This record gives sequence, C-alpha cells and structure tokens, in this order.
Amino acid sequence: MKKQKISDAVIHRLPRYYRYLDDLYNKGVVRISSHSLGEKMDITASQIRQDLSCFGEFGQQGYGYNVAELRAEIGHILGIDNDHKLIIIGAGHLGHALLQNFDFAKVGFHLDSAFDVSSTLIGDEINGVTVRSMDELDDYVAQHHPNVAVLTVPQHVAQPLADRLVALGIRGFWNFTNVEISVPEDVYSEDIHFVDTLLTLSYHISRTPQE
Amino acid sequence: MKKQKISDAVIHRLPRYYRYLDDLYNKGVVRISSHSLGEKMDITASQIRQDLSCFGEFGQQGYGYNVAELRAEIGHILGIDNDHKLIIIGAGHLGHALLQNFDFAKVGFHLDSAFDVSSTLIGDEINGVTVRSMDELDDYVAQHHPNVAVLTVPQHVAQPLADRLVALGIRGFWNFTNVEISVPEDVYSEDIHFVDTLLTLSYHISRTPQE
DNA sequence: TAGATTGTTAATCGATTAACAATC
DNA sequence: TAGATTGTTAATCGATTAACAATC
Repeated sequence: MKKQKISDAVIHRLPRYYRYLDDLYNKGVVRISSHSLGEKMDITASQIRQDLSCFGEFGQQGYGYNVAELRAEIGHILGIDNDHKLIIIGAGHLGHALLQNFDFAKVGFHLDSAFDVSSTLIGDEINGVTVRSMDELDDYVAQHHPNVAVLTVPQHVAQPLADRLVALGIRGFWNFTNVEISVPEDVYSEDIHFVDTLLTLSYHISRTPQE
Repeated sequence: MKKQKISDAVIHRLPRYYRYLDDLYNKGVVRISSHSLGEKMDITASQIRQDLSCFGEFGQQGYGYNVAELRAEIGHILGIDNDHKLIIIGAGHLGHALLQNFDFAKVGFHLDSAFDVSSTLIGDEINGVTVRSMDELDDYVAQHHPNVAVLTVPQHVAQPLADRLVALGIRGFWNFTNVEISVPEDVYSEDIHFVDTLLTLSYHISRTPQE
C-alpha cells in the first residue's frame, strides 16, 4: 500500500466501483477478479488493482476479490458509514424532486430538514420532511449541526447563502446552481452543472460523422 | 492548429470556458488575455491556449481574445447553434423540475414534448409543453424527428427504453437514471449520476483533517 | 501441485506546463 | 517603437498499462 495523495482521477472512479460492486452484491455474486470486473466496467484490470492499492490490499492471489467485502471497503473509503446530516436549501421543483425521489439513506446521508423562503411551501411536509422558513435556518443549524447542504436555489443567492452556511459550520455543498461557489479550503463543494453536461452532449452529437 | 483527435480532458473543459466567457460577455467585458482568464478559472494560461489551439486561432498577439467572439466560437464548437430537438421521457418529479426550470433554449435545445405512462400526467401542459402518452412515442418521433431524449424514468426501464429510442433514431441521451445505458457507437449518452457525485462529496468531507 | 490472480515495480503513454519566436 | 500576448514546440509531470515475482 502506497501512502500518498490520492489523485482526483482515482477518487472519481471510486463511486463507479461502488456502483458495480453493489450491483454484483445484489445479484448474489460472491467473488470477482480484477480482470472480469474490468471487462464489465470497460477499464483495464491493471487500473483497478492500481486504484485499490492506494487504499489497502483487498484481494487474494489466485482468488480475486470477495464482492461483499470489497463493496464494504469501498463504501467505507467513501464515508458511506459516516451518517452525514444534510439539509436542503430551496424546496422548489428540483429540491422537491430530490426530497421525493432520492434515497439519501442508501448512500449514508440522513436528510434532516428543508428550507425555503416561500410562504406557500413553509410548513409543508414532503416525504416525511418538514419545510421550514429560512428565518429558522441559523437556529436550526446551531441546534442540529447538519454538515452538508444541498443548494437548489436561484443562482444569484447561491454565494451569499454558501457564505452564511459555511459560517454556521456546513462542511460540504451539493450545489445544483449554475455558478461555482467559492468556499474555504476545508469545505468541499460538489457542483452539478446541468448546463455543462448538456453542452457536452451537444458537442458529441454535433460531430459524430468523423468519430 | 493541430488536426488530431480531441481529448476528453479538453472537451470537458469547453462548457466551463463557455460559462466563464458568457459571464464576462454579459458583464460587458470586451477583451481578455489567457493569463487573466486563467486566473479567474484557476487554471494556467498555457492550458487555455493549448486547449483553444485544438480548434483554431482565436486570439491576437499583444491583445488577447475578444470576449464576444471567443464566446461565439466556443458556443459553435459545442454545437449551440444546431437547434437540437429534445424530448423528455418521464414527467415525474425530476422531469417536471426540468420542464419548469431549465432554460433549454439558452444552450441551443428546443424542448419538443414530454412523455409519461401515468394517466394522471398525460394531457397536462407544463410550461407550454404537453405531456403525451408513451403509446404515442413511436408515431411522434417518426413525425417530428427529435434527436435527443432526456431519461427521467425508473432505473429498470432505462435500457429497454433507450433501445427503443435508438431504433427510432435518437442520437443522444441525457440520462438521469442511476444505470449506465449501453448504446451504439454513433449514439452518445451523457450520464448524470446523482449518487456518484454525492459519494464523491462524502469522500471529501470524510477526510478533511489531513488534506 | 498447477493455475490463477494478486500487489507492485517498471515502461509507456498522454496531458499539462514552460519557454520562446512571431507579431499585433 | 516597446510591451504584451499569442500559437506552438519542447520539457515535465502524472496517469495508465504492462510485466512479473509472490502466493493463495
């Protein structure tokens, strides 16, 4: 096991490993070799072994990897067992969709509460979660200490809100606005730029002839 | 200008360039150098010039780049002026949120129609777009020839639906389900894996102490 | 035991950065 | 003109792949 800084390339492959292993696990597959996993995922066996070696030794010569065990190990590396507490800021259509559809518990997050400014939404209970007024935000965070905030708010309020939430102790953002928010070094923001992905799609279908 | 295969790394930076240039453009900024753009975007000036050189020569020595012009060029490279026609498959919470909030026109897409299986939704008009029955899908596509489909449907129907849509001539997928759909070489699928991004976030906030 | 497959070291490949002549 | 900044070539850095001894 090498003890080094883990590269972004490796980190970004981890959730994908987890997804495939979880799938195999649910199908009842017991063992898998780097070679056959690589075939499924369309990457080289070498890359898989190299990636895993950043975190430890999880396999066995001549056998491969135990699916349940490797799944659990990668889940652990990803922090799936840390029970992060999360609040949703903005209960509009997108926030609402996440409240309704997204299985936060499956990835180790506990959805605590949602906040909005609209009096039409405040007081509503969506999928067991109460929508609170933004006026209650400071008190609520001070009392319950969530560490992650989902930003499903209009673009122009994203940065001021992020600043406010950082001051309240939020450590991670799942940012669905189309702006990159700036946060201190010890806070992480994962941006979902819908526009960017749609443009990437546009790029690819605009030039399929030669490639 | 080098004539070569464009690497994925470059392609994935293009929408970000476009976003920054669009922002500068809207602020009325006329010119920018690779150095100052790099400072804003937190990348090297060298990388910007190297990236752009894949597509042409857009700058001028001693001056830099004209913001409006470079924005338009990158938009063109991304295919923003191709007026792609798009349909939404699945008008549940997430599909609904996209119908309501997302400015498809801004990125050169024309939202044509939405489809669902639920009789509660069929016939509804959301933001000017009619929700049609999935039974009408084949006829509709044959007649209107949309080239992109948004998949906001349950996981287990994603692959069969994708197959059906490919057969109908769809060239690109904006896939919001948590499975990777397999498509022919000349079709492109852009996957939005919410779970993966949330796990990446989890990884980062689970180990901030040392980094 | 023989075959399979790991973890790791070395080789290769590609992407990023630096340097600089060209020129606006 | 002198200063600034490009596009491109060369140098560096990092990531991926190949090879292989170790061993289950």
